[in-house]
Amino acid sequence: MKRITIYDVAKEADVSLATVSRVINDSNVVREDTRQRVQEAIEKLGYKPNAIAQGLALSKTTTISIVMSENLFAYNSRILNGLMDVAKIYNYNIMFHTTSKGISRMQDVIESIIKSRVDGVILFNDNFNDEEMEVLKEYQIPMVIVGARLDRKPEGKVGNVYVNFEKLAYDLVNESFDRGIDDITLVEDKLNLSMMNQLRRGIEKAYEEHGKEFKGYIGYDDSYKSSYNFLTDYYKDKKPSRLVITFRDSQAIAVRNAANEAGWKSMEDYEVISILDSKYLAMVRPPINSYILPEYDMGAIAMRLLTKMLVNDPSVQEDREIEIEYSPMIREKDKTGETEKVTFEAVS
Amino acid sequence: MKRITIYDVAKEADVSLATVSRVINDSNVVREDTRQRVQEAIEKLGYKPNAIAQGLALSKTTTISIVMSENLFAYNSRILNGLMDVAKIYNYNIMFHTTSKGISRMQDVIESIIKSRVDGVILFNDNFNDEEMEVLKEYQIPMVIVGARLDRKPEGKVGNVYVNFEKLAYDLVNESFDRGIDDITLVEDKLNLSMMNQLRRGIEKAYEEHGKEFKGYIGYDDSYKSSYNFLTDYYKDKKPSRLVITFRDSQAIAVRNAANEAGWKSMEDYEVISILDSKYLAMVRPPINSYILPEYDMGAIAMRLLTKMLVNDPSVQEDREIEIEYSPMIREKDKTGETEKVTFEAVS
DNA sequence: TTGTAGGCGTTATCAG
DNA sequence: CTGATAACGCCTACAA
Repeated sequence: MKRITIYDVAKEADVSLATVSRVINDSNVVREDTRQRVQEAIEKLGYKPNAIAQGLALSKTTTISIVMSENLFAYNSRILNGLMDVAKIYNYNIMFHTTSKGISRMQDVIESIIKSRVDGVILFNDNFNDEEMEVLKEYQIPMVIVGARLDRKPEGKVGNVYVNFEKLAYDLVNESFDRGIDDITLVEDKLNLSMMNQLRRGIEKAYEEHGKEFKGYIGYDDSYKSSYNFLTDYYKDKKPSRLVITFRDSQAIAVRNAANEAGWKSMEDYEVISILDSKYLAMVRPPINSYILPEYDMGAIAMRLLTKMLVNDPSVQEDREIEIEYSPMIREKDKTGETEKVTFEAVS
Repeated sequence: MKRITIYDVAKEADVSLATVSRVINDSNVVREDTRQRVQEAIEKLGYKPNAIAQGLALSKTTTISIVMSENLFAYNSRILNGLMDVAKIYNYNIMFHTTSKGISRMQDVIESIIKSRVDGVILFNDNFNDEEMEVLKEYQIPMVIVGARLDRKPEGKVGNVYVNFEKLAYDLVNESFDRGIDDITLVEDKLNLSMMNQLRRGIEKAYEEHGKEFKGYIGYDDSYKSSYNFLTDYYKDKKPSRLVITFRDSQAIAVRNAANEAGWKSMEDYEVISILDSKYLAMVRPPINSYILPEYDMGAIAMRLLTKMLVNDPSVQEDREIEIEYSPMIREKDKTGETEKVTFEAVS
């Protein structure tokens, strides 16, 4: 079956291809009756414009690349939803790239992004190094980094939509100090190194300002199982820190379960908080506190920013760095051990 | 900055563009020294072939569309990983589409798929109706449906990689009957209707064969919170079914928590099983049984099948329907109430 | 082994 | 308002 082209439509409607092109693109210089005729021909033949050819003619693909780490997939679904919805609104197609250690190095991803001639790029977190970003910048391709804050102020066609993890951690530690807690542990997360670093900086800063040194950075293997096993052993004869901070839900749950089963009492002996929220934190007993990040909005805002950059919206000259607000999600309040049932309504 | 083209390279290397094209495409009819020269020119200029132009010239985009429901995003991450990895191996780009009730109707997605002239499509589950599939088939675009089994045998350029949920449910119920259990509830999952239907068919078939009628299909709102609230109330003065089957982890956990807190004893009073596995099932107390579906493999197999279809591999003439094996994940074995710590190693 | 020229399907510029 | 025609960047017979 031969793919039907603009020529076929032109012949069918007895006009030139230029006219067909005009009605496709809503050019308003077409007389109403000929537009009708063309429309009918289009319907009749089932013609769909070839986006590839359009892309070539316009040097514009109306496609945006999203690149994220394969591991973080499940965790970023809400951000992705925000990105996709806004992309849809502005009629952009999405090219999806994942990076992982073995099979798809960042290098290859960049290569294919450039070849694809996408109009813009959304880069997740910053699981990439500066050089890689440079390559993209060389090719003048607008991009926005979403997740963590860039260390350096973005220049050129680069935007940044982020959560200020450093401030978050800094505030959290200060509040803890106010409550008389200074025995704090931060659990390493190898999947989110740059966010980790920012948390750490915030914590260390707070400690320093109190004339203390932070030494509670611990790491172990990254799966729930090994974390849990490690901690189960560890808590057997060692009390947990008064406050344990983790990045992801499963890490927090590992702490909760291990400490619980070793006989330590939540709130009384220790507290655990996960930076990222998830519905599962409400399902453990006792439930676990966290921060609510408006992830969907983050995605939506990031994509919106990119679309603005793509049309050279003047307003983005100044606002290429957007900080996203967060709020604490308290599920367990005091030492009574009483648990709220569930307070966070998540898309299930 | 002018994008550099094949012409620029040709001039730089002092050959014709045809020759450049040949070295790009590894045509082996190029003399070694000229190939060298061309390569150097390419490096020097930082030339990257324009995939759009290639696509136009070849009527082939080396791009595959993946379409899935926005809601199912977080649940399908492992399948997606399998899809992505294999796509990468065969050098296909991925166009990503999500469907949701409001913003992106299936209709629009199909439209953009056709316009994009992708080489093939991966369709998740079957949250789409037959008509929609017909449209895609009309345009002769090869596709494979992954997730549930198609009701009708695929014809034309359609493949199907699936888990036989009907059989799974049928077997599960029969085993339960063998163990003397016939009071079974299946919890509705609105996000996975077709899988639900298949589970239901399997259960009903088993009941029928035992001369009984299955009446345990219950549904309530879809979030964890509302499920939990509903069940908490429900179990206050009503015993859970002897066996409660849910599709997703959060539904199972809602049952577990609500029943637990209402004082019902796991294994002794009731059992709950989630069809889909997730690491979170190991984190609840007592942990929850499930089935392990090799999700990554499912994705990988599906993508591999599609790539074969795209090159008209003769072997796919027969094997366009691939059934994926599953295996039970037992985390709680008997009535002692003792829980295995964790038995499933998930990517954390 | 290399170069020439036509074609892939659209858009945009200029005449008419 | 409509119709030629030259791009857009690359591939591939066909010639040389």
